[in-house]
Amino acid sequence: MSEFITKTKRTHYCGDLTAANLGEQVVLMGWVHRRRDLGSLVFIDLRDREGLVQIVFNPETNVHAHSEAGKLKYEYVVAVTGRVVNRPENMINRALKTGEIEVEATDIEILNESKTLPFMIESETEVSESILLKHRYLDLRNARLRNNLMLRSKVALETRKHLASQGFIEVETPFLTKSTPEGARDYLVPSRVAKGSFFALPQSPQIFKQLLMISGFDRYFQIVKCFRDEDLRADRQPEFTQIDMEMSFICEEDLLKTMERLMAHIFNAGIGIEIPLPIPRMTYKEAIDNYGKDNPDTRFAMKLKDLSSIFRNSDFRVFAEAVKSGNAVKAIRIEKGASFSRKDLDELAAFVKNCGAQGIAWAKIEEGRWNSSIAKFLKIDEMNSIAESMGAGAGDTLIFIADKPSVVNESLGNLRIHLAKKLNLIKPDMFAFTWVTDFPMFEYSETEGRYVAMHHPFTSPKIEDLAFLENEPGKIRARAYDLVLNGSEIGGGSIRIHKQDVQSRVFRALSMTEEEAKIKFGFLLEALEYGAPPHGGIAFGFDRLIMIMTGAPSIRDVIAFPKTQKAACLMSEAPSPVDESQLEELALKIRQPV
RNA sequence: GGGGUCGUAGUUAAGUCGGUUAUAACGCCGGCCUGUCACGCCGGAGGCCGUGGGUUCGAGUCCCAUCGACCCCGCCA
Repeated sequence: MSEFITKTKRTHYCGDLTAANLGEQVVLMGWVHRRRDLGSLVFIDLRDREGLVQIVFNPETNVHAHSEAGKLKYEYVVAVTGRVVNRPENMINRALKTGEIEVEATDIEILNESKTLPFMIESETEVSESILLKHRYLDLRNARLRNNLMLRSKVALETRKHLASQGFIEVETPFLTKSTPEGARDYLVPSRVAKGSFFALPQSPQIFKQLLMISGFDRYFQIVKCFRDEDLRADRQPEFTQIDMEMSFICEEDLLKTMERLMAHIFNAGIGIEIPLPIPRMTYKEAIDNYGKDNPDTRFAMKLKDLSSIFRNSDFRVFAEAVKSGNAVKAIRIEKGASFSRKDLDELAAFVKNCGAQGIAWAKIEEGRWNSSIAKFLKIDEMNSIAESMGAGAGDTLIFIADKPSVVNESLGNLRIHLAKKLNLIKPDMFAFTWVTDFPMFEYSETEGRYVAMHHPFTSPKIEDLAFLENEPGKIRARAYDLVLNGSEIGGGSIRIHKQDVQSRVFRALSMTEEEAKIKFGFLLEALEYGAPPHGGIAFGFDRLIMIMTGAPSIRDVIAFPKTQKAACLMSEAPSPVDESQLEELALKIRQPV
């Protein structure tokens, strides 16, 4: 057994040493990050979770330590004793937090060796992500990932502290729960006891937190894993974490205010950013009209403009007829976009085609004329009124899309984001929050041939819209709200239905029979009949919040052990086949995939 | 399900028009070096060119299929 571990004990973390420790005897434990062996003088950068410090092994200080240091290789685990000394003036390393000092080693023990690594820790060259993921425990030695996870821990702690101070109670809800076919695809867990029946992992603790309100807990929160078996994206994992909350006896205003204070607290405590309150709000309609999306990125302008009324009576028959048949023509202005080549414009057209649009029309505004695919169809005063409503001048380029309104908004909204990235319009270190309110209650699903809940079926309709419930469900606005940060939906919630009769009417509007509703949500409907208080809540995507706070480009950078785009773990090789005996116990049989 | 980018020593890349022994840097192994900090210098080893098939006298290079990583659309109440 190592004397270092049993008797000597670590005195400091490497990264915490400063000039304030000068002259102190210290004991450090960590990994050999870099070594510079000059023969009779050996330097190593010793690393632990707090950072790096340079250790110098000089035979004149200690012969044994120096000869041991000669054996060191990358990522060996060592314990070192030594004295904190000043570096010679011209040897100070400003790039290193501990760069003013170094530790003169008097003893060292190699606690463990390391094989040659598949990649260097904090390598200068970018290693392919599949290799990093296969050895995730090594990639996590990288300061960038370590710092992300340390901030994640800090923000979780600050969330708990703040919510506790506001009277929220943390309650755990089940992971093995009931499948609800509304919403995302469920992850299923077979029951051994009830063969042929399945649990589902929760997409969110939605119903349970409402039941806790009915139980009288008044204010609930939980930092909790949720599971959705849908395709992945840079900001989507099959299992992810929410800050989930619910409050009783409140209206929208109370909830939004409470949440703004939470956001302000965690941004301040986490990364020292002051968020100006109140957070601005816009309605769903305003978001779609101006940004084409319900998660508008308000860090830059380039708003969508509706030009349908100008094109309605123009000689440009393609657009005029589109408008007359109920389609829309909208455009965005690329400031100083005149430098766009034909190839650039073709690339934009390919981009919008991938979003479902037919293509684009474009116009480069030049002094006194338009260089444009559509100029020959337009009168001078039409061009002028387009330029005027777009705020366009010489040197700008306009991009037009004509299609069904939903396609125009989606494709142009996505193009807006695409262009902002391409043109570097987004300033780093900006945090643009927006509440989006007044969502539609329902949207019509072509694939299902019925209305589906836009938020979820427990969302309360606006009282003044209730009359439309049976005949014009598409008109109803919900008491729902999303919090959007930098174009990312980081949270969403609603005031819930707390009256059983309203809940039943909403289920009917979703083409759910009384029988079906009872089978799927009977326990909630029944609970609503025993004194359910008015209540509402919200859930924040914790991973996405940390992504934005750390500036991480991928959600994988803020999760310790993430999954690939095919929802696999390259390290553990999950998912994997199981023994026949395990299947038998569950009365399951695998049908060979075609 | 659809669109796109990529896959060559342990790692990152180069590899011309299909033609001799597949090249470099970092890492690895051996040696030298008392102020380095991506230390430096000298020498060496290291390859199923993702996998399978095809075209060809000849394939890292051309064709087809397939697997994997990433980005986007659909999907994600």
